[in-house]
Amino acid sequence: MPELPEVEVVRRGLERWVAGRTVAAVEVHHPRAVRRHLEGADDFTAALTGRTLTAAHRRGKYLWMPLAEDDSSPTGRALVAHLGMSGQLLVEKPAQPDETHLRARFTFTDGGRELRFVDQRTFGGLVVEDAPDGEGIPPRLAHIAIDPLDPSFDEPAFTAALRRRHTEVKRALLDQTLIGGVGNIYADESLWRARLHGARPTDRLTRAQVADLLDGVRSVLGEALAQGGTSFDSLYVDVNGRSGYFSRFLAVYGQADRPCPRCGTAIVRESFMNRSSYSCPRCQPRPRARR
DNA sequence: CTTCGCACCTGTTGGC
DNA sequence: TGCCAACAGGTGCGAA
Repeated sequence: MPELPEVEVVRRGLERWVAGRTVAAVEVHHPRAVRRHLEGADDFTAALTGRTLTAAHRRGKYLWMPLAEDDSSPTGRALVAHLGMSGQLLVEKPAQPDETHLRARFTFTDGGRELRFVDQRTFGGLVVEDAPDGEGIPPRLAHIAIDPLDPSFDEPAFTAALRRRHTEVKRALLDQTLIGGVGNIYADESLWRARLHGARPTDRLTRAQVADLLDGVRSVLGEALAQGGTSFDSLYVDVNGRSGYFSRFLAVYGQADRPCPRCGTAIVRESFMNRSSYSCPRCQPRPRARR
C-alpha cells in the first residue's frame, strides 16, 4: 500500500492536474471500485457528472476532492478515494491505452487529460459523500487520526494515548485511529530509527522512548516524501506514472540478511500480525517476556 | 470500550 | 515445464 508519503505525492498531483476542472463524464469499469458508494455505480456517476472538483485534501492515507457548490446538493459533497494496497490515480492523455486494471475513468469538459483509477487488487475504492461546508472532512474519514507531519498533530495527547494502550508498539503505529498515515514500511523504519522492537509493550514505553519514536516517524516520512515516496515496482507511482526513490534509503524494510546500516548486524525478518517485520536484532532487541 | 484475527482481491515469486 | 504455497505497501468488520 501506499503510505503517507506516496499518498501525499498523489494528492499534490491531483491538486496540480485535476483541481479546478469540471467532470464531463465518468465510467465505472468494475463495481468493486465503488462498492462503498452504497447508492450504486449509476448514482456515483450522476453525482459527479458536470461537477467541478475544487481541491485535493488528504487525511492519513485517504484522499478527497470537494465538489463546487451546486443547486442540486444543499450540503457540500466530495469525491473520496482510498488507494488500498495497489490503487493508482493517474492523469493521462485520452490516447493512452487502457490499463489492464482500469477501474474508473473521469473525463473533463476542457477535453484535456483524463483521470484514471487503476487498481490491481481492488482493495481501494471511490465514493461520493457529504463533506460538511464543502471543505470539511467527510464523516467516513473522521476516525482517521491527524498525521505527525501536520502542524496540528498533538504530541502530548498521542504520547498519553499510546502509553494507555495495552498492545505492542508496532500494532499501535499501524492503528490509524491513533496516528495517521503510517503503514508497514514506515513503521519498521521508524522503529529502527528509535531502536525499538515492534513487540515492545506500549504501556511500558517511557516518554523519552515515545519522543524518539515520533522523531523517527517524522524524519522517515519527511525524507520519503522528499524522495517522492517508496516504489519497489510500477505499482506505486505519482499521477504521471513516475516512481519515487526512497527504496534506496530503506534501512531494514525488505533488507533481510543485509547489514544494519548502523551496526552491521544482519537484519532479520519476522512474521508479525500475519505480515512481515524487519529489524536489527542488535539495535532493536526483543523485549523480555512480561512477568 | 479495547484488542485481535481474518476476509477482501489479483498477481508475482520461488521451491519442488 | 507445471503446480502450489507464500507473499505483497491496507482497512473494515465481527468476535471475544
